[in-house]
Amino acid sequence: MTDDAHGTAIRVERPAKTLRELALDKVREAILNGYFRPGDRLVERDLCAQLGVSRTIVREVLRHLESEGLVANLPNKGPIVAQLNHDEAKQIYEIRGALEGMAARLCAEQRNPAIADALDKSLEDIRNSYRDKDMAGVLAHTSSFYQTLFSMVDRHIAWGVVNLLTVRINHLRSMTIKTQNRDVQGPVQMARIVDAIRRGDGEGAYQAAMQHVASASAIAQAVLSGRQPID
Amino acid sequence: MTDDAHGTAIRVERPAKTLRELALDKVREAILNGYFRPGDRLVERDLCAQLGVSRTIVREVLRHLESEGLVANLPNKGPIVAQLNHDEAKQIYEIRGALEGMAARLCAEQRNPAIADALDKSLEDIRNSYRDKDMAGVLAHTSSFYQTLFSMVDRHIAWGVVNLLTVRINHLRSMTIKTQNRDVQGPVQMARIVDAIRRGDGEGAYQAAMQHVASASAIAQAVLSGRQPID
DNA sequence: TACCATATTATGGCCTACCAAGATTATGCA
DNA sequence: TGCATAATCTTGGTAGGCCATAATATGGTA
Repeated sequence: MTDDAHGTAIRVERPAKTLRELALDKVREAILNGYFRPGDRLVERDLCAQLGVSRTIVREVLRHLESEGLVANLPNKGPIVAQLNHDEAKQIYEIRGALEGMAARLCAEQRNPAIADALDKSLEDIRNSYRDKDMAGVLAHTSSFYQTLFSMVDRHIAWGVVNLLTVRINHLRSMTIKTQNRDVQGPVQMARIVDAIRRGDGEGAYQAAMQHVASASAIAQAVLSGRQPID
Repeated sequence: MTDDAHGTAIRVERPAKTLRELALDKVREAILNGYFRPGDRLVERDLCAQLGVSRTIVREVLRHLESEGLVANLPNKGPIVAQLNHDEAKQIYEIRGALEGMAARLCAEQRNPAIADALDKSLEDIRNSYRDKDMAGVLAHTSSFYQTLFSMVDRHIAWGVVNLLTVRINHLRSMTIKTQNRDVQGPVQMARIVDAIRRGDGEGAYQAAMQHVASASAIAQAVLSGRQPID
């Protein structure tokens, strides 16, 4: 009661994540950073030992990652780290294009200068990270750029979908941003999105966002084919 | 060995779903058909008793449904059936529009008459179901229509996303298809999609698909506001 | 030696029982 | 009546065990 009367503005953000959430993050992270490789078996009892938690937790975590698409469950064999093929990667980029394009269009139609300003800030962070060869930073700030795109027009569900799909192509992302010229081309393409938004040009923003994803997809396909992109 | 030598053509499709999958389907179905209403608490031990399975299973099922967005987990209170507000429903329809529009465009660009034929067949099923006042059939065949749209161009990931989002607005779907004139308007709009695909008109197919979802969304908003649509 | 049938092991699916901690409700006393 | 304390409910988490199946090792026989 008294608490409610005082509002919840300064409520401390409970760091009290459950053990399950902690374990989930750990395992997801382990898959994303390559500690577990695609195709690796994820033996429940081994994970219990490695994580120091009970099987209950491990099983829930595996189920969760399964629904995220990071883990596949072979019948009568058990869970393995999911493998992504060319085609699926392409489909994921395509979906991102559709949704990010949609969000970009909505941002442009909002005619709110604060949006473009916020995006510019993320873009600046990305450029700095490229300059410092901080590739983890590039990824993080790129995510932040897109999160801004979605959250500025209150599309948190679409952002959730994009985010969910993005983790599955995480390793591709880290490879595409390292390819030749991407440090220049990437930001240039993203700046086009911001420009269109600032102009209030919905269709232009849509096209620019689509094009950015399309070029990332092309690079990813090249990487997956084992050859470097022609550029 | 001998089995493999004979191929796998007649392999029996394992009905051997795990207990967990069975329970998952049961609970999901119970939520979708309204046995559990939005906001209802889902007490683990009660579910154990009702389903006749252990807490292990129930917990995994609840986690899974949580990641599907059908169940929400209140900290220190436990899981409840997720409630969908206006805005989220609108967002989901919007995403469906973007993805179904994308799929429709791809179908049109395929220039394969078989696609339009297959869609026409689903459309016929929908009309028949409407005629017989078989609303469950309408929903099923509508899903089948869209599944065709995605699977004909091998976009199973996008279909998965649409499917995932669709269960969350299931109750809205059953209400929208029952509104006045929807039995005529719905099929007419879908026929426009098929026509555009048959003509190879990608942009037209995209627009038609978007429009179909948009009108469903508008009806849903009206239903959510408590009033019937003006039509 | 080659081969087949039988243990053994590894592992997932599933269960019961238990404890701790937080929230809620009941209870009893001043 | 009002407040503090106790009982209860429920989830988070643990431990350990049972069973079924698949893969692997083992050993005996032709």
